[in-house]
Amino acid sequence: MDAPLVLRALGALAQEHRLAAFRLLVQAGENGLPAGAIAESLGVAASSLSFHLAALANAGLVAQRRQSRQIIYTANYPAMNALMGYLTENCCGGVPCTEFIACCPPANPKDVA
Amino acid sequence: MDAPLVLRALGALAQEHRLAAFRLLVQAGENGLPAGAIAESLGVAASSLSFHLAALANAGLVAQRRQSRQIIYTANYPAMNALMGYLTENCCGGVPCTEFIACCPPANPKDVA
DNA sequence: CTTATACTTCAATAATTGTGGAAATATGGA
DNA sequence: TCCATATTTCCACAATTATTGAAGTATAAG
Repeated sequence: MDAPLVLRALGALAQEHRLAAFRLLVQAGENGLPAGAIAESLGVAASSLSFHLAALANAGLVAQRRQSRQIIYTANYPAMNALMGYLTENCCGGVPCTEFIACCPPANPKDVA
Repeated sequence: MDAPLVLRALGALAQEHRLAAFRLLVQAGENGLPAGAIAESLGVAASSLSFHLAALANAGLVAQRRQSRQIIYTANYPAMNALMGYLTENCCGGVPCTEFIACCPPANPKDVA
């Protein structure tokens, strides 16, 4: 995952409604959710939600497929993993952290010794 | 880490110069870097950088301390860990992932076997 | 072929964010 | 005290982002 895409992904998640929508989609799993259900759940206008879903899709974080009249959105787990991977690598650059989950260490090298 | 703070943290990282600055600070480790060095490294005006560092500080991602005339910024690893933790929990909600590090698997299951 | 539903795109506007010069603040040294 | 350095705050302005109603597109059904 290159920096520009990382920026788009972070930007996509850095907004109340988009983060909420993405979380809904993650919970929804493989089946995903139709745009209308997300809009209703979040309480935003359909056109607003469409704008936000486009941002998530543009960042590669969600996929869409048409099912009859509805458009079903699903979370793109590999893309989210790639983002996590980038952050894990780049937020922990100089610090050894092999034995902790996630990689990011608890700040203090002496805790590792 | 609650949702509003997560949004601030994501928003803080979702900008070219701020992501770059944060990466520099992560690499710099405990010693951190003075604001001026970061500004020069990124090629932005001091006042612009100050604005960006304030955003990172506001999100709790960096700390600052004065050292003589300079103000030294350092990455706040625990805060970054907390962000990673939130994303890990909330980006993987419906998906079984117990056997992978971080929860989000490293894209490639064979690496784990 | 008309009508209804589910969404998206467009357009206008409001709100937020990013930018750098100039002025202000804090520290250190002559 | 006076001057230089390091950085922030203030200000005006540019650029981007968010919001919603209205119009457009695609699908389905009578």
